[in-house]
Amino acid sequence: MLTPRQQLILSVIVDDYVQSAEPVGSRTLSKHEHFHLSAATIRNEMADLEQLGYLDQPHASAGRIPSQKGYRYYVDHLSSEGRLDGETVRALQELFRQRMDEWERVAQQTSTVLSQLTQYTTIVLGPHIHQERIKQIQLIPLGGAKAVAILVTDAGQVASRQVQLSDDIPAEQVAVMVHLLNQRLTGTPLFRFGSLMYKELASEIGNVLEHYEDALLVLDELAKVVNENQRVFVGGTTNILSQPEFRDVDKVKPLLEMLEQPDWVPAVMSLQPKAGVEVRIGMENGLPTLQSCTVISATYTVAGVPVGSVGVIGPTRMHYDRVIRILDYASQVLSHAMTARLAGK
Amino acid sequence: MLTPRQQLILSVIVDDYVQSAEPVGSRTLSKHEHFHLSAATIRNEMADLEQLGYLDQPHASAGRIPSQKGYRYYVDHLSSEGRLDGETVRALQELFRQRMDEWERVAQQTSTVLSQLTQYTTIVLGPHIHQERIKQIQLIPLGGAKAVAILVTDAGQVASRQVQLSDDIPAEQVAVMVHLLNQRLTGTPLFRFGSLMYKELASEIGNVLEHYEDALLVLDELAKVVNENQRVFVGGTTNILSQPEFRDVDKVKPLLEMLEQPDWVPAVMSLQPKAGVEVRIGMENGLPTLQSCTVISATYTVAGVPVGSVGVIGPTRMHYDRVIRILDYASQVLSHAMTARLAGK
DNA sequence: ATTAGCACTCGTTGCAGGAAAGTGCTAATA
DNA sequence: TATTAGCACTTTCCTGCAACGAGTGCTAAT
Repeated sequence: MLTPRQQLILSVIVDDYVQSAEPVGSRTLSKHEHFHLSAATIRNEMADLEQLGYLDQPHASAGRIPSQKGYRYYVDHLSSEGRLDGETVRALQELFRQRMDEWERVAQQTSTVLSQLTQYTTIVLGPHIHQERIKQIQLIPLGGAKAVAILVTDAGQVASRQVQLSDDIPAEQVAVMVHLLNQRLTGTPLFRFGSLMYKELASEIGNVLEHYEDALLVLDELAKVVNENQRVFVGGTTNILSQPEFRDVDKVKPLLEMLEQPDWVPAVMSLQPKAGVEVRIGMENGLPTLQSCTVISATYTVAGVPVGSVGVIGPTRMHYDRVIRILDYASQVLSHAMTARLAGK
Repeated sequence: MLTPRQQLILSVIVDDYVQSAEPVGSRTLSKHEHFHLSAATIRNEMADLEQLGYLDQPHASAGRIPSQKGYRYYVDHLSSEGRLDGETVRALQELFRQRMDEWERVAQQTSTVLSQLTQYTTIVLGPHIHQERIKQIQLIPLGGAKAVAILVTDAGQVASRQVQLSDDIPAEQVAVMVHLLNQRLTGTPLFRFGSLMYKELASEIGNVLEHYEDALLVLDELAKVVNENQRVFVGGTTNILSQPEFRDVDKVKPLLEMLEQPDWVPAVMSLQPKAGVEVRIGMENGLPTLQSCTVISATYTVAGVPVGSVGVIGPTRMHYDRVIRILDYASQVLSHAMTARLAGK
């Protein structure tokens, strides 16, 4: 357990280092604010904190910088409960006041605004449309045996995919099939629209329909699109380049390569069952490329169910409290907006 | 006019410099291939070429590098007519053998493959679906006065957008409206689906339909989506970081920022009325950020009409002939594939 | 428990000197 | 007349070295 004075010192070191990116020396600290301590005393405390693993020393005659453990302690115990400034709040409220129809645009915008506010790289994930319900399924023949299957949700999202039907299926059979599917599926929430319901449906449809394999194919393709449609938006990538720890091209390159190819996202920002802000410092991310980065993410919900998340990625030397507050607030506002969109007319 | 020997020297300098990124000296050249010339002779020729503006000298005691004018001359007069190697050809053919249904995926893939092949950053633009024809228009009510307007083309592309209808419009009126629109518009190529046809339609529909403003609104929104749908795909961004001229973060940053926000693309890669490869070296790009970059782009066509382009962006020190050949070939194969997709069943 | 003082360590900066690469010019050569 | 060999000159790059500054750890004094 750290003494209050140790906590204070750690806290000031983190704040100072986050700001300046320079190792913090004892003299700097002794002059800080209302410390009535001399540099020597602080040196002793810092030596202790280093021994305990909360501080690192880049080399013998440099100041101290927080270790990963130090950041972790800071986030868990020392982070202040302050408020967001009015300007930031206003920017976020403004952002989510816009129409929620076109998710693509909202996600893009969110990502842009968050990177502007935080000056880090932003990731916007989702939303899974699993909370929405099937409004209508359409099958539009294109000639040959090709057709486009279209699924519309009650919130107005549209998913579509080309499918190849059996060659010999007559047009009226297709009509019957679509009618049947709509009858059976309209109103079904998409989270039930998975492999589970196929067996149910297969027997049910099999009795009535001749070409029920085609019907299943259509559903299968649509299910694929639905599952793929949790897209990832990455914004403010170049903010990384402003961070002094990434002034070296060889250091940024692996990181940018990772950001360009976003399959890693689920590993780092998996949908948490609970809403709330999560902080992963350095190694805690699991990925070697991110060992000197921190990822902070927040899950947002629709009607209480987590459907997506927003996150920020930057160096471990990060403005923890500010980013945490921003993401906390943003995810709340986003949850409200998305819920309203689904429920409201 | 350059003498044959000057041409040869310029050509070798470009080839060598493109490869090594180091200024080329007279001694290096004199040892090159079947030159029977001494370094001194070459020095004289190089001095002439510099005077003529085809070469630059970074500083007094360094070798020479090609100037923009030098590259331009190389591209226009010295570029060899060689063939692509089999491996590259195979990769491209493989790429376009896949299904052309989901344009998004094809574009993404094209961009990835081209950046792998060229080791530069790739831009894939389009295609404008203007060549495709309207297959069907749908309007699916969502409750309230909201609805989703959906447009399907004969090639199976789907465009959709939410619209807000008048509050008092009855369901059967909507059905009549959609029926009418389909009757009138099915088969219309999308390039005619612009503001031009509204006036025509307005009078025509106005006679039959009570709520014809709604019909026009729907068309208007769909037209917007159709026009927006020429998306830009950028791939291989991080390849830039491997180029020695961009080892400095301050040099890459503006470039990456530009690539992150691709509104500049139309300025640099506007759709050319003619098919073919276009090379823009340095200043020729117009944009100050690109003054030390070359953009090479090729337009691809559907049934002879230019609909989109693929391009590569890298330092002026670029493998001109290889990239030109790759883009030339890629755009041809892409044209064939897209045309086949539209025509074929 | 705190502080002042001091020797020590390590990174940074500036500078001199020499090697390497390349040029321009002049004089010799075919 | 075109080409070449030779040489002095320029500029960059590297290396070693000394001076400096920031910061520490330790000891002794308060």
